[in-house]
Amino acid sequence: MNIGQASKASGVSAKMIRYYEQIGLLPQVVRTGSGYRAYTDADVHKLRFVRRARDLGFSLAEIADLLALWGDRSRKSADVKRVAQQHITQLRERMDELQQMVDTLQALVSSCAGDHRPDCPILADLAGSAGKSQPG
Amino acid sequence: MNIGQASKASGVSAKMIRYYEQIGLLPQVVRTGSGYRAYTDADVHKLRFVRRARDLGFSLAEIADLLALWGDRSRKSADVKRVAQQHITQLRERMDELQQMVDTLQALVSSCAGDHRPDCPILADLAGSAGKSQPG
DNA sequence: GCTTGACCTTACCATGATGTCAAGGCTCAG
DNA sequence: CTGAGCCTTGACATCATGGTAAGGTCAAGC
Repeated sequence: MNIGQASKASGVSAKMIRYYEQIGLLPQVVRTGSGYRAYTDADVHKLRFVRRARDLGFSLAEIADLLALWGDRSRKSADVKRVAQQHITQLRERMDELQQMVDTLQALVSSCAGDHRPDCPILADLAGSAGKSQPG
Repeated sequence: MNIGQASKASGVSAKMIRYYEQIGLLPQVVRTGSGYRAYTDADVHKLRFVRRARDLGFSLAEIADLLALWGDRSRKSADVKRVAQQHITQLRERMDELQQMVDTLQALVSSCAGDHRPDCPILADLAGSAGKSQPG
């Protein structure tokens, strides 16, 4: 299977497949005589694994860990669980940051008339809460 | 005021101050005879504006719009409000994506024993739900 | 005046994950 | 043999930021 087929079958772009190989996330696959990469079903399966993990927001570094665990018959499920839980924690932290931004912005938006007049508490806040509505 | 003082006073790193100037987000400031950038209080005020907007998650492109509105005496607060509301929408979309990831992961983590055994529904799901627990 | 240290300058490289584009080789069908 | 469509590598762009290197400047102390 050429890279184009592997890309379609896995949902990973050909560009990214080459990139993952280049950075060592995936092993180099065999080449045809003319230099084309040749993919097996097992390779595509691995690509799909990476794709799913990306969809869940894992970084490539985390995915490298997950791939290693996947291929380790003597792994402990506790190790996998820990990686996933740490990732959940990271996602929640990021969400909390976003929530704080939303809260602040929502309060400002609510207090802004949103009409033809220039007075705007949003800009006033960004400008430093001193109510200055011009740069200075 | 040199760039170091401006940096401390605004909370924007000197590196970023130069970068904002380079990409045209901020105008070039006057230079001393020896080439040092010289900042006024108004410049620092503007830097603080940028800093606050970054803290609220606005992109530099959005901040360019906000800066233009800030400096426009004939602006309509509706224009500012619209920018802020669009940004809130973007933040919420990002949060929803993260929430979906968390939901999926949480379900997987809950169903994972997390002990010394290798069986792990997290890996099984990443591998394609077929229950395969090895790469193939 | 000279040295020292803190500051400033520009320029380049790196990040993470992805896209785009270009120049050229391969393959297969007609 | 030719053309279309695939493949190859490589370079460059994104976005915002950090780091580092090589060199100029300034102010204080001796």
